[in-house]
This record gives sequence, structure tokens and C-alpha cells, in this order.
Amino acid sequence: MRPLFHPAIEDVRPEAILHALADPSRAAIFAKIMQAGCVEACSAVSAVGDRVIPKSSLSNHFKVLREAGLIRSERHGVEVRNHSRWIEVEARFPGLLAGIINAYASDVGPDLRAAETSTSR
Amino acid sequence: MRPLFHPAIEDVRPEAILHALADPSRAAIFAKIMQAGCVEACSAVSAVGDRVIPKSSLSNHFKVLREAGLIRSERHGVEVRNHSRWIEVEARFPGLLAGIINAYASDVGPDLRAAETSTSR
DNA sequence: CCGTTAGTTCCGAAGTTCCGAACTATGGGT
DNA sequence: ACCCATAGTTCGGAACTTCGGAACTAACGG
Repeated sequence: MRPLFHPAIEDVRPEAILHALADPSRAAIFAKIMQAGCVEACSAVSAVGDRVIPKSSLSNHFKVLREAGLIRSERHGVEVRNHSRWIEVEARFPGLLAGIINAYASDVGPDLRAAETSTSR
Repeated sequence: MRPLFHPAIEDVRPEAILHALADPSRAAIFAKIMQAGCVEACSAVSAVGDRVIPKSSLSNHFKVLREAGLIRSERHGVEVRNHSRWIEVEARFPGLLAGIINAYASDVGPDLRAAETSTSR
């Protein structure tokens, strides 16, 4: 098993961050890692919304987030702990993550409201 | 030729914006449209940096930006004028575009200084 | 040393992107 | 009215990416 690769913060590219967070599942995973005190085992995120994510896809999502420089992953025995790199990324690209996370947060609200109120569609 | 489709601002999704701007060429095109007084003919963006973009790819880039809700395109005779929808998008997702554009702007500087000669992705 | 749990790798199917070539639409010149 | 030039779009195939099931590896507990 290869050691987990993490880019140095100065090698982190905006397009990689946008690409990583352009997937709603990954954005949700990243948001969850931040909320949950910046630590989370991969398997704690077995589903996003009502959708179950297969292990292999999950593994890949974490890899994309890691290689984009958004999270730091450490093996602890049999499991992997993921920390958000928010502080570093914020220092390098101020306002970027806040803007993205807020955008998703303010989008989910209206969407859920609309979907729930229009039961007969 | 089909009329150009523009999503209503409330139908604009964060993932579409991130996906559109996750491509550095598109981000550069969008930044240019905003700088240039919010109006620009497609062909005025024939190249990004030192890279020439084929017409068909350009057409597709503008389509992606338009359908993400980032620009508004109007046919004026033989050409198409593109306006940024910054104000609308800013109202819906405050800070999102500023964060992204700043991230690219602050990335190009270091990149040009250090790695423009040997960057490979 | 075997079983279990957590994650990774492999690989084929499905989807997306890129770009050259052919096409359409508009306006100007004669 | 016609043709030509210019500006964009559409088509289609090759190259690339993503998804997910099955097989694999790694660490720990009995």
C-alpha cells in the first residue's frame, strides 16, 4: 500500500480544488469533515444524502480531495483519519472555501424546501 | 440555430459553477469578460495565455459558462456578445465568484514566476 | 493463524471532453 | 438578388475520466 501523498500547500492549484468540490458528494464529504472537528474515518461517510456510495468510489473521492490539497489523511491502524486543511488553504486562497461551502449550504436549503412542498410532481 | 438557453438565477447550481470554472481556460475567459466591461465577442478570446483554442472548443466553453449561469449571451448580427452575470450570481452565492477569481489571480503570479517553464499536469 | 474490518487496486462499461471538418446564419459588397 | 466573408454551431470519433463490482492487502482481535 503506497504511502498517502499530500501536496505542499504552495503546490495546491485552484483548478484542482474546484474540480474536487464540483462533485456534490465530495463537497458534502468535505463539509462533513470540517464540521466533525476535522477528523473522520472514511467509513463514517458511507452515504451522502440518501445515496449509498460504494467503497471504491469513496476511496477515490478521498483521494481526489487529498490530492487537491483539501484534506490530510493519516493511517491509524486499520482506519484512516481525515483532517481538513482549511487553515492552510484559507491562507493561500482567502475566501475560496467559505464561498464554495456557503454556496452549497444556501443551495441545499431552497432545493429541499422546493422538493418537499411540491409533493405531486 | 437554437436560441441560446440561460438558466434562471434560482436554477443555477453551485456544482455547475465550480465545474465551469474548474477549467483554467474557462476561468480565464470568464475573468476576461468581467474585466472587459462585461461585453465581449466570442472571437475576441481566440487564445488563453500562449495557447490557441480551436473555434469548436471555444464555442463549447461559452456554452458551459452560459448554462452554468455565469454569462448571458446575445446574438448581435453575426456575433455574440457575452455579459457576465456576476451581480445575479453574487446575490445568490455571496463571495463565491470573488473567491474563485482571486484564487486564480493569486495563483498565476507565483506560477509564472516559478514554474511556467516546467509545469506539467 | 484465522476471521473481520477498513481501505485500495484493478479493470471494463459508461460518460465526458477535445478538436477538425462540415455546416448554418448574418451582413456587406457589387 | 446574389455571392462571399465572417462568426458560431453541430457532428463525430479518438482520447480521457469516472463509476463501481470483485479481488486484493493491511492491521488488529481472539
